[in-house]
Amino acid sequence: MTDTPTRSKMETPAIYDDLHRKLVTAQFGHGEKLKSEELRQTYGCSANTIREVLFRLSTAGLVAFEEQRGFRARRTSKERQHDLTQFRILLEQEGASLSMKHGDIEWEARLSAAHHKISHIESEVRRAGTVVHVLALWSNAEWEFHDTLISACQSPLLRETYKTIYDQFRQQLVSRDTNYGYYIENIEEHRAILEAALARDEPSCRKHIRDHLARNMLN
Amino acid sequence: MTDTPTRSKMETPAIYDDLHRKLVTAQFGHGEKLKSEELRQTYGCSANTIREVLFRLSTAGLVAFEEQRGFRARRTSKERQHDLTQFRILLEQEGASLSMKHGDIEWEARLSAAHHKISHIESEVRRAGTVVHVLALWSNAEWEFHDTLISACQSPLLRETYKTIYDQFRQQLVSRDTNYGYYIENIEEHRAILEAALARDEPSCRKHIRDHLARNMLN
DNA sequence: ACCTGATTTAATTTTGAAATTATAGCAAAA
DNA sequence: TTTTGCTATAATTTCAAAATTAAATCAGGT
Repeated sequence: MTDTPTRSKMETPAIYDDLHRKLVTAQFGHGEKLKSEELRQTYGCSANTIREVLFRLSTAGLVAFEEQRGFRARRTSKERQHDLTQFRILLEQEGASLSMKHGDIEWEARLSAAHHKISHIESEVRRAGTVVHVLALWSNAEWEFHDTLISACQSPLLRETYKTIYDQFRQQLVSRDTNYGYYIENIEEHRAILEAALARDEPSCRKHIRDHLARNMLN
Repeated sequence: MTDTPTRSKMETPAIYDDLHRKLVTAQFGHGEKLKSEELRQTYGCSANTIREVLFRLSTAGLVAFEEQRGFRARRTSKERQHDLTQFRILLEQEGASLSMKHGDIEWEARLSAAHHKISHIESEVRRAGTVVHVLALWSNAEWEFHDTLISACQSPLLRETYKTIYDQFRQQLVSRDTNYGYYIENIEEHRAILEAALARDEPSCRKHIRDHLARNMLN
């Protein structure tokens, strides 16, 4: 763990959100032990509250739980990265296809807006040559774009599942934070997805989604 | 809740399994309140242990949780049934396709065996004109068949997600228990899926999976 | 030196009760 | 009769400590 936050008392949902944020931004090392006692002191609550939060995070796939042996930040592996990528491709392709089928002009507008934002941030990254100073902004905007893409699919299950996969995916990608070349390539890919989606060109959209997501496994 | 089980003390995993079983076999009514106090007495443990188990079941999608308002057996609805069905079709089609791609002779053998079992039980149902006396057997065999079908997909994520969806799907299907016509139609459909899978005929397998699962929404 | 087993230490898990919050019942006013 | 507010009841949620279990330390033997 990197920084110790406020020592003030927090409600259970706030603790969940804070730990969730720390996990997907990899402020815990892969496989790092998450001790009840430490977290209890950090958040100023009882061990039981921490336990409950960690349980929820474990079913969200960000934390590994072993009986009588506590909680750890989820470990990464080549196999798991591959699995997450392939599954994310499946869900995003299906979600985008359904959105293209059901989405109205409102959906198109929201998608354009989301693309405008992420595109603007990525242009800044290209100019600055680094992403660190806008990483949190970029991270939110990237999520917004992909979530908006599938937001008209009319399947709550698909959308919820996609979010859990997306979060686990993010958790693996920390080492990429300073490699701004990664973000630069996103600019073209996001535009390709946007244009295919607006044109309701399903095969093209599927292809660009696959290309965009699969590139994450190349190193 | 229908029957009160043993009053003896149970370990947390045993409580989870028992409640899971009761939920997917709909021994709780849809939307029925799950009171900590009652369950605590039933299983001879503290309210906190019950809380922990219900939390796990809520992230498995079988129980609905509302802050400050406790737990309920998940409600059903036409929309949710449709969503579950469509999502299950997506996952099972993808899982079967991948299994056909990666599966070896061992997978074929396991699939044949699983089909033999479910087929045998469904023949019995046809002869007897009712399913109630073998419902538990049938339920396990049906799961075995579908799980084996996707078992060679080489994606733990896909397989785990499929299980959670399958369980939620089961939870909705209780009223069907005495309608044995439903089970009779399964015989042909399971065979069609088996044969397409063994022939590695992906389009045909996808079609039969869709037909088999979609039929559940017709009433 | 290395393995084995007992003891100490540190962690997780369960408990029972206190604190908090929602729900139901009831009375008074519109 | 309906609504509003208060009270009593019942439920959920949090807590601190006890009980349980795993991990680490150390001593004795091979």
